[in-house]
Amino acid sequence: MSIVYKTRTQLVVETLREKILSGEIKAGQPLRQAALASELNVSRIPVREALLQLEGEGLVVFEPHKGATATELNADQVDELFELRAILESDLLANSLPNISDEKLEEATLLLAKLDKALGKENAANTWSELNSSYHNCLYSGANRPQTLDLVNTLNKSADRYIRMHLLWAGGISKAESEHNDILAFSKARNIEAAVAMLKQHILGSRDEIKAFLEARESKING
Amino acid sequence: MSIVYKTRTQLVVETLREKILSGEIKAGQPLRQAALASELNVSRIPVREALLQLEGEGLVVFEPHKGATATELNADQVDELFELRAILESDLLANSLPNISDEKLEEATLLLAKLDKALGKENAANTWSELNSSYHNCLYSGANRPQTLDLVNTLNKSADRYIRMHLLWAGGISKAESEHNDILAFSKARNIEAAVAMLKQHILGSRDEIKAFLEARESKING
DNA sequence: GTTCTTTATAATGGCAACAATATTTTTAGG
DNA sequence: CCTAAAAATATTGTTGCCATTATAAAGAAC
Repeated sequence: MSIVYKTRTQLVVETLREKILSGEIKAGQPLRQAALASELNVSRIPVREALLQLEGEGLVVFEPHKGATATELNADQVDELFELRAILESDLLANSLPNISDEKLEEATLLLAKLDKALGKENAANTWSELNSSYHNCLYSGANRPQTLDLVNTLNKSADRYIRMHLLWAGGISKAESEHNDILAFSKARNIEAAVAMLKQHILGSRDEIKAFLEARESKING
Repeated sequence: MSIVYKTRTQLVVETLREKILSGEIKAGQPLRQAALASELNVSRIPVREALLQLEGEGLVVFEPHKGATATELNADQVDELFELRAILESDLLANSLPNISDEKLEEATLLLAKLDKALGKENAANTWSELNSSYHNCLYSGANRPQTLDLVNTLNKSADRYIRMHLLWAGGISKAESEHNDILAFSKARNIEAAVAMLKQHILGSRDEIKAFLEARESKING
């Protein structure tokens, strides 16, 4: 990776985000500033600032004088999150396709190939997140809507854990690969309606499966 | 107002946000941490943390080792911001109206009356922002989508300056009042399609007028 | 035994002084 | 006039300390 982290705060952000997304830091678990500071060999200030940034991403919640805890979304919240993604990403794709260049579509094809390749591997989860983000940025680049793109990237960071979960179930991977390819194929054919419909189906379909899983787990926990 | 600020960080956030929205802190102006700290009689830590939170809201940008500056949106960015609002708020309203109670609609009516009353006064800009936020939260409460509501509130904080600007022009106020009333009337009649269409027209209409103003100003500045 | 109050403890919130790092400006040299 | 070194400036980060707040434990009253 060519990224050189400039400030310690950014380094802590990256570290904690990956720990939360990978499940190493469990949901609901209190994030003690002093403990994290000594663990990461920094002082408390970068830790505090990192936690604040992660709060902005929705990965932790901050309660005054109580501290930060890693968030976990329940079935309803996942539902809403994916609904948001469906609305915003559909809009982005619909606005991108009329303007996107063939080169960008080719770039997206390459990224998708890498993405599918990374799906098989076990420990490639974090590289997958980056590839997924790059793929989105590429496919939606024609829309020329940087703020919306930022927003979608943030939402995807929250959704990341659940998408990873989904991909690990039987069938999740092959289905995703097939749908991804369909979206790209329709995009290359400049069939906007079909591409958008496929994208929406892809997002809402995974939403349904993830939600069903979460609801089953919740009912098991609650009785 | 019954809000009691618990931490200094939150106090600084509120103070700086209002200064940016009101124009007291001009766009592009660097926000010196030490200066703000001594001005607000706090140390640098709450200032830094406040700036980070405001960055999450899109009101300032942070550049490592360069510092924070207040953001200003150009015509294109305002365009995108209002487009986002139109999409998300339309969705919220469409999902809220089938479920919202008559009591909430009455509450919205009262808030709208207060809002219109506040529009006339000069220095009532900050109370207007709060009322506007409450009004949104009320009208969209039936949708039961807390995350989307949070997002819309954040977007509205960015749009706030420009809405205030718009309202101060000739015609802006009376037009807004009339459209607000129409939206609420259609909502009470449970005419979802008409209410949503009116809302969209309201948002995109103000977008067009604000954008035209900003473009005129930009071309004047650039020659 | 239960409930309320009090106390103790642990964590966060906040401050101040100093060191480190990066950027910008000034200055000197060609 | 242009370029490179040096100084000045601002942010970033550390350490130590104290204040504030929330939670839990201990004790008193009923």
